[in-house]
Amino acid sequence: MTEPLAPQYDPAQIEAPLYAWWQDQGLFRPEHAPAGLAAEPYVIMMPPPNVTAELHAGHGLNNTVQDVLVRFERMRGRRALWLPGTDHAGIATQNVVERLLAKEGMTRFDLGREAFVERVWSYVHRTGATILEQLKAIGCSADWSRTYFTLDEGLSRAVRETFVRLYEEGLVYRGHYIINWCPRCLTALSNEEAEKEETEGRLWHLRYPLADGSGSVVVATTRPETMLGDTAVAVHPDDERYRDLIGREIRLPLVDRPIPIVADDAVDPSFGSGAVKVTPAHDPADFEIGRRHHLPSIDVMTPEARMSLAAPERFQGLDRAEARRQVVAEFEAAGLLVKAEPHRHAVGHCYRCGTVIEPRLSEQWFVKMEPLARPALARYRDGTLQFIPERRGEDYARWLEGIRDWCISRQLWWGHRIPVWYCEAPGCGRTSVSRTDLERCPGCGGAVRQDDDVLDTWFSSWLVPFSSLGWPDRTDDLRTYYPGHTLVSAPEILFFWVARMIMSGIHMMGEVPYTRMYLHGTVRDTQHRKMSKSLGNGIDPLQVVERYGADALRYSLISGMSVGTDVILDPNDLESSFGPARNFANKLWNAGRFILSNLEGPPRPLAGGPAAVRRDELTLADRWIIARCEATVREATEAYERFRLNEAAAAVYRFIWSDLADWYIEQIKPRLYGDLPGGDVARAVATQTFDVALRLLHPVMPFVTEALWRRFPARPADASISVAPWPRPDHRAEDAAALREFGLVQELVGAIRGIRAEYGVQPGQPVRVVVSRDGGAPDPALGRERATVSRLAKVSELAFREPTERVGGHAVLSDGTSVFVPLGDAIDVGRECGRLSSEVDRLGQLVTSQEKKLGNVQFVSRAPADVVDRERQKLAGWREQREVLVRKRELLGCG
RNA sequence: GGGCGAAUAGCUCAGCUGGUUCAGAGCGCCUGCCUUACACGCAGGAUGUCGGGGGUUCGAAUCCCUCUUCGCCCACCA
Repeated sequence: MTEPLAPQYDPAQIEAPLYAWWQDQGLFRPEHAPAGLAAEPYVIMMPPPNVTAELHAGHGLNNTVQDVLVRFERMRGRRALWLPGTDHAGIATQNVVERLLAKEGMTRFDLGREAFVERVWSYVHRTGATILEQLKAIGCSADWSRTYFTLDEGLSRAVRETFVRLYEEGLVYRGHYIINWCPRCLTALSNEEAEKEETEGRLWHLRYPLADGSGSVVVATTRPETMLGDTAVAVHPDDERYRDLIGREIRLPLVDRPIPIVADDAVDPSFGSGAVKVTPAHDPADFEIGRRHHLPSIDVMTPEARMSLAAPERFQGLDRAEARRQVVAEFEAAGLLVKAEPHRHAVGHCYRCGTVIEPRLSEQWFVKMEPLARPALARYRDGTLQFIPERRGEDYARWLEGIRDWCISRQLWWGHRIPVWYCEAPGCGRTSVSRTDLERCPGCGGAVRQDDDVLDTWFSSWLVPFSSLGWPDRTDDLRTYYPGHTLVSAPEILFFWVARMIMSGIHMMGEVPYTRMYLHGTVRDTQHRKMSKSLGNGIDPLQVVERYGADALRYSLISGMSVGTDVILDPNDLESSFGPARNFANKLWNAGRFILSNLEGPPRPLAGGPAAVRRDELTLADRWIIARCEATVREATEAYERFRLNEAAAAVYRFIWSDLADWYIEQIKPRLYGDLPGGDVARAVATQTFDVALRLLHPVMPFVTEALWRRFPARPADASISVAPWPRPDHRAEDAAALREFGLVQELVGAIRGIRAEYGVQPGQPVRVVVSRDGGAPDPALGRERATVSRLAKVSELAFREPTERVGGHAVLSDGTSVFVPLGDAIDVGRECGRLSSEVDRLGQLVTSQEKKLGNVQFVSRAPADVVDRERQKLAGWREQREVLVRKRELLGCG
């Protein structure tokens, strides 16, 4: 049907063409589901990568997990939609372009707002969404026809609709508060964007003299430079030490300004000196104290965090760090520095550039979060929202419980402009919030000026579960694909994105956007450090694809990850990280090549396919591999359902490599070659079980499985494994007897191989084997599988009788069957005695401890009957094995 | 300061509801094989006080407590 498989597995040859073919066929569109529109939808929203992003290992993991889930559900017949998009990423993208400008010696201010935004657009258009192309290289089956960008017209409308609606509901407001300010990006940030980091700092104790010269108060601070903006000193109202000072005045050193001493409950008398300097313009807690006591706020810093005109002249223009040094120096010179002790505390850093955050008083827009958080918390408490792993749910709940209002305005140029217009007409000054652009003031008809700020990037991404489907229009897509089902995310963006999507979903759409939140781990290096560009410890997924194939990349990521734990990879040793998965793909390739090559030739009577095989035509090995296949279907399916993707992958790996390749294929060779009858049955069974295995593995290794699957006979030209039906469990395939009997055959083969290796029998040299069993005949299965044993263990004669010779290798199977390989002079009797003795000892120990266990009245009476029964059988088995070996030892004449 | 996770072979990790996967896998290591699907392979082998200590139980890698080490998240004690 198609060209024969290349003799060598080469992912570079197969992957790109297959991906192109999938796309041509439209297989990733939900409309293509085999059951069509009747099928129940299954929706995953891709966390939109930043437009400027390059694929890194974290994207690789996150998107591989999503692809596995989506492919799994697609094969199960769901109308699967994996919706991709990119995020305009306000600060991040603006920073990138600003850095480019800097190389030309320019700043954005040189260009001006409009030209700068044009510049960013052209950059975004030029680089395109590179990352989406990169996701294709790793096999992601997203519906690219629905790809969105958060600055698209549609999504921008959604942003505006949301802003206006929340404003109308009183949930969006403008206010003058302390916010987190990045002096390098020159913008406000949300609390989540200010990353707290434990820092080794200092606690300076500064002496503030009383205005009347009658004494002084010592205050403790970690940021002495802010004292230039102090407008009070606060103490606890019940603090005996300072009671008399309340209401009196301080003469603020360096500034020489009188400030009051106030009493406030927020002061902790046990910390530092128990007295606090109050700087309402530079500290959120001080801001609150300032409000309560009607203190003025003096902002002593510029947006760039240099000392402003509000500071004494000699400090003006100094950077905050220089200002700190100078303030401390002046206190010291004046004899007012009491002490400076080491002090660990958390300092906020800008999540985009790492600059130390400056708490800054300014006018910003906020979203009132409590009313949104309450129902989002309720949906978790009532079990609607399910987190995997469960403990992540508690992180979510804790965050919602302590939620603070969300600062959404950014002093940037790249993003959604805030839809607010201010009337410039004197005497009007009306503020208008509007869904459409305004030219004139709706009140007085005067000229209006739009708010300069843009919205937080996350203000658009928190809407994607519905904005990407056409909302606020009532589109078919919205009706069909909202709400979605599973969200796959890194825990890092649980608060930024996941929790906020849940809130917006409930508020704007009336329903949570997803019910299952799967939060996977982080990709780290062997020192458990997060992979990052700056550390240079990253792994480039595309390089891995090039060298090992996308399938190997995916398999490695999936198998290295159990629920919620990190994936550790060694950037310095790609071979040990990705080699094994590549080897597995190669194994698959060769097994497929072998099976397929044996299907060629003249027409077979088995044209009806595997279904035509009659039960009574099956050999033990056939029944065994079918039963193992059945067990694997159950195991893998359940594992996928429970998000235990690594276990699903491992189950299929074991089946393919350990069962199918190592045993079944080896076992059926004589039949395939015509040396034994039953070739057609073997072909049918091999084909059927391999087909099932390919389908079970397809979500993890889509390329190699497709390449092989399509080549099986009787496949229509347009058939794709990606929409092939998921294997169904079938009770009729269960076969405990076959599992037990073939297990015994495997044991026998293993025993003989072990003896051969022990005594260095040449690989080509056949041996004779004598098998017997006390008080009866060996299991009939061993007799029936004589050919299997002979082939797999290189046995020339397999006799079932009592051994007549004395010298050789001995072994015993778990059912007490005695195995003897006569080797004559080839073996050293002493050595064999040693082998037997250590085995006898081992079994003896098992027997002893088992006897003790069963001799324990408590155990026998309290453990469940079936457990006791099993333990009895174990004991009997070990006893029998031991007796057999003891007898063998005597026979050999061991000392 | 609060919350959470991890510790099992030299390395990276499985081991779920205590007892049939109970001490495992892959890599690495040792021995022997280019056996006509695969040397990216085949066969065989060695290696563990399941982090320490205590407890619950007839029975603990598994449940509880505690200690140690590492990591993560949250936090306006200046």
